[in-house]
Amino acid sequence: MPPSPDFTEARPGQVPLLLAVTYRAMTDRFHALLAERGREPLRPAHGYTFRYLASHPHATTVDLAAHLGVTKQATSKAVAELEDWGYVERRPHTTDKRAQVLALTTRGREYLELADELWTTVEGQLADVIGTERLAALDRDLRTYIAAVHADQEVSFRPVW
Amino acid sequence: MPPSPDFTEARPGQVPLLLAVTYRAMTDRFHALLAERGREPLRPAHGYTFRYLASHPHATTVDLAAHLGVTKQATSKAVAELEDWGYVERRPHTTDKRAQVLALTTRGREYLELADELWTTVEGQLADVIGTERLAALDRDLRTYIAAVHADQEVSFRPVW
DNA sequence: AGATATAGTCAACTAGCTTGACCATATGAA
DNA sequence: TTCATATGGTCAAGCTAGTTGACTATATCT
Repeated sequence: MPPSPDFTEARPGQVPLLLAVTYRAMTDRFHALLAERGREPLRPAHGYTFRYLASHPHATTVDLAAHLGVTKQATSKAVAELEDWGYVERRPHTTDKRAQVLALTTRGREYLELADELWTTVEGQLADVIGTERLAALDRDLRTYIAAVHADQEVSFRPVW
Repeated sequence: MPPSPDFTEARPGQVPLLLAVTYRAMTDRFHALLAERGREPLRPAHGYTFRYLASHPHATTVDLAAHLGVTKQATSKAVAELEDWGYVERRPHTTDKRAQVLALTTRGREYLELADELWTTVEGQLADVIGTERLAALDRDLRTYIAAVHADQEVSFRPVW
């Protein structure tokens, strides 16, 4: 009795499940690498937060919430935690006295570099199995699909379980 | 300022995120189709439960828990709910007086058929964009990776966010 | 027979969200 | 300029889906 689904042969409609399993397998490997470096148990959402802040230097909590697809209250809590851990800073907005500007600290930027390195390693393990050409095709195909879906509806990246 | 990550060009280490986004987009489409049919808001985990029970006719709660990768207590609660909704039955085990055998009801089997149909539709929308050959290659590549990872560690299909 | 393992339940707790109410500040229209 | 409305952020309460721990009844092993 196999403790996991049987993936030895193709079945119509199975691709979504395969995507979920693959994503989970890769995050497991990512976290294993992270643990080897003795880092705190940061989740993918934290990394995605850092990446957003790195590319949007004047982002507020509300901006980030919209990006993550959760409420501003949930985002506010998460940001407070990341601030406690020294990854993120909150600074007063220059013109809007209600708002705060979120910014990565040096530590936050360092984490982002490390995460990029580790995700690339994990991605490389996929390339080891299927080959670099297949990996490139996979990357392209997924981005094509996302672009097509994105055309008529907003797409989140928070998986539903 | 784009409200979602920018996927217009490739970046090393981005594939895991692409997998997550694609999975989420497909589950969104699945749920939209489900809503059109006026079904209850069943989540992927419920469908995976049904599929497991369909292929493991003598499964117990503990078996199911191992399959889903959560505790038996959490599984027990979910099964009770699915029983209330009429998808699953609990019957006494024939030889083990401690155990209960889980079984799909007719309604449960019907849902599974519908889900297969809808997931296949969603998968077909991916095929529409990337082509059937690329879809087949994607399917094969993902199963290859899962088999490789599966060799040395157990793989779950519950995404980490 | 007795020690140990296992199926399932109950209860208390937690993480990570949600909704709703609220304050302070911005913005737009009269 | 003033006032109505919109917006950024916080606080508090509640929900969902999970967790750990303790326990009972039954199985299994020695």
